[in-house]
Amino acid sequence: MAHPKISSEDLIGRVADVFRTQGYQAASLSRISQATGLEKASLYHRFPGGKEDMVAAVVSNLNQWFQDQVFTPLERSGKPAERVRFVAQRLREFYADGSKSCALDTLSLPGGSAALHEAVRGSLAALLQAFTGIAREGGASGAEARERAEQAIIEIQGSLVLARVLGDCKPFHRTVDRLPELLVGSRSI
Amino acid sequence: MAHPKISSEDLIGRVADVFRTQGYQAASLSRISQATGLEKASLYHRFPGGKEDMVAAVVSNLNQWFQDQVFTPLERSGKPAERVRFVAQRLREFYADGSKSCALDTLSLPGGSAALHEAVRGSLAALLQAFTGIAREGGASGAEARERAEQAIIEIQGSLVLARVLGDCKPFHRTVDRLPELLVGSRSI
DNA sequence: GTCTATAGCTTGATAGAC
DNA sequence: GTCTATCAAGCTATAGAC
Repeated sequence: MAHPKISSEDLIGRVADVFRTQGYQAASLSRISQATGLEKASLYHRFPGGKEDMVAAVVSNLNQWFQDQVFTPLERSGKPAERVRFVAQRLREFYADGSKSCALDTLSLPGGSAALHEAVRGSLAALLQAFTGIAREGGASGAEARERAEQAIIEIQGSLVLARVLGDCKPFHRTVDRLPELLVGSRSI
Repeated sequence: MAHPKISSEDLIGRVADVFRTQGYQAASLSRISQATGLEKASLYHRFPGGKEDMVAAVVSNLNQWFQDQVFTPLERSGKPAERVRFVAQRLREFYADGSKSCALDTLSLPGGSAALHEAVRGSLAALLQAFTGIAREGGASGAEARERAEQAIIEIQGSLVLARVLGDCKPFHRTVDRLPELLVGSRSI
């Protein structure tokens, strides 16, 4: 990689933005070229496998983000509620206060390869497992912990859809604020 | 309309299925042609304005469904909880037990015209208003009624996203079952 | 009302110069 | 590592026969 026009980090971020916003099918190479400042042939130099290669890198990058900002923090020591508060803040930043769609949502639409959809499924399953773990640590039984984790993901994804359609991010803020109570709180859900 | 190969009702339903599943951009005329059994030129005879015309008809049809199966039933007489139970059952059928994506979600992705996105926004806003109305009838104050309505839509949309990604419809079933409690129940949310 | 045929553009992808 | 140029295939849309 001698003198790249754009760093690998910047590149993957800009590519990810296009896929996250548009979904796989509508994320055309022209759009990606425009977003990155690289011509199509240059994109093929960075991602020899074309679109499938690009989206695989995007999902891999997203998995790394979840690992660093969600999974690892949730496994640290300290009060479970405090760990969830930390993660909730990371998620708030990640989704830009609710104004950004979730890539796991948009990339789950038809259009990509089976491998892509399996990867997306795996990413959300990992998040579900991490949420289930912290809910169990917070005192919930196995079944209720799983249910709280599902509920947390439902409310995050649902409030992001609501924000995208209505342009109103307040429900997302409420969801994020209530995340600690939902996952490790004592009230019944 | 002399001897149409497919009835207007069937046609709009099949076109709607393609848009709902794929989103606007990925819903190509080839796919719609395949789904309806009509050649592209025939589709232009039925929808002179092309794709934009088709998706407008789909949203209009969806609005009519909401009017008949949700808004009107919610305004009938009887116990609010019973009306919500009726509507919850209609929604369960509409989304095929959670296995179908919501068109208001998929059509809110970028790609369509500004008119389309405004129409989609209006449809969800109408649903929000109807839910707010029944929540208020159930005894919630103005602000809490609105919050309950938002929460109901969040949970429906979120559980549908979860179902699409993970292929697990049980969270959607739980959401639908809890809809009466969420909208007109007495417990705090 | 439906069809075949086609126009003009965009897509994903490749070849080869610098 | 990036570029211009190009290809075949797909796209939306239209013309015109039946």
